[in-house]
Amino acid sequence: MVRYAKEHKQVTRQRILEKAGHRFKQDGLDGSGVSTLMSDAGLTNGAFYAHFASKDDLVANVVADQLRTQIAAYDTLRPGRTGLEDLIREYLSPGHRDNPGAGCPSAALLDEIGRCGDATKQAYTDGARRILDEIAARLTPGDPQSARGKAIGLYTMLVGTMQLSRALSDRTFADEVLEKGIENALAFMG
Amino acid sequence: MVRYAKEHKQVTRQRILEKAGHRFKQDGLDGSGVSTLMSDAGLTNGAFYAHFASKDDLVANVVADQLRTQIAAYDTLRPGRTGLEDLIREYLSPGHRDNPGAGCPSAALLDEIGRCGDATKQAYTDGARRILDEIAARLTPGDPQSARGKAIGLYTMLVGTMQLSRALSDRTFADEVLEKGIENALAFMG
DNA sequence: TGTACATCAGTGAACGCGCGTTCACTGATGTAC
DNA sequence: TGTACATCAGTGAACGCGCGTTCACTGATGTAC
Repeated sequence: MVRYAKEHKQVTRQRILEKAGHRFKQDGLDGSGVSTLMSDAGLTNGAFYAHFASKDDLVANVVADQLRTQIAAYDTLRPGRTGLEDLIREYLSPGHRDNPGAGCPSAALLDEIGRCGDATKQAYTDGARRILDEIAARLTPGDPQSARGKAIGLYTMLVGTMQLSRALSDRTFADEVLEKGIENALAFMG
Repeated sequence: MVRYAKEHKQVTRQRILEKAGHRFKQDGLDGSGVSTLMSDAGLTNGAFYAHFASKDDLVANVVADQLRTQIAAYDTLRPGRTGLEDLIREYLSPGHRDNPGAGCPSAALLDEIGRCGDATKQAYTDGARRILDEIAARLTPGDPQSARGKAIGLYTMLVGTMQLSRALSDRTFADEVLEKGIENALAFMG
């Protein structure tokens, strides 16, 4: 009845999603072609449409997958504010800046996502809600709802700081932005 | 000796830069083709290379021009912190969010600029320095250097907040991000 | 003042190329008997 | 156990299209006399 292990196609699909996530974050959504993406996954271009309806469909699914991964990472942090402080320092590190492919999808792609169709923005919206909830819960464990605004401020500051640091050609200046960004984020979370 | 008014070509070049700025901010750097850009300026594709060496060269010049415009806008603000508060409210308005073509180049393009070549990043770096100086000078007129870090925090928060609001498909959520963003920015500048 | 000429910003067709997408096919696998 | 068949993930060539770029040309202008 089943010619391949029944998870085979799902496994391949997941591999495409993950490799595409890396490539998109490195070269941009418009900057990554379907043939390159498939070759990253060890396949040829033709197989693409057995997994996704279109490139737009892939983008929406990659965005959902990327944010899912981000959210899962919050579980590995130390609990409460301490974990958030660790996160800030790791997020605003030169290592993260210099390896966007392995990093935060918002830092790498947020302005491009703003120009995407509704499916992609929907996927991003769902993920963003959960990330902000996660941050808020750590800011004020007793009453997460009250920290919603602060969570938005902290997240946007992290994303904006990383993007700014990446856009600077002057290394010293770019490093300064990260360092001041850590001070700013820690001060803002209070 | 001079067949056209001697500023004629410069005027045309400036028109290309401004129209391209609008288009780039609306559709992205990769999403805007040379033919479209020239047609926006009321010209045909062939004339492009009489003004710029390549599309990359145009991008670098547009980025420089856009940041020049942003910096000039600081002169029209009320002096000191009051002007900064006005700026925050205007920046984080639904009007700005819904018309990226006329808005802030960082909010529209910052992650794409991070993937550009050195000429573009250089142009961005020069402009960013001057914008941060402008903000710092308004935060603490007595000692701008001490407010450098805070200027970075304020600017990255504004940029990140606008990008986030634009990426959300849920209007209510997107509006909430802007409103909380204003509170956050005002609280952060102290 | 009128005509021939030089200048040069801008035209528009054409270039090769890589894009997203389609499709007839392959070949490894499990099933049937 | 061995052979014929059905399945289907993946192949790779081909599609039309728009990209960035080139180039021979146009035509409006100011100059020369």
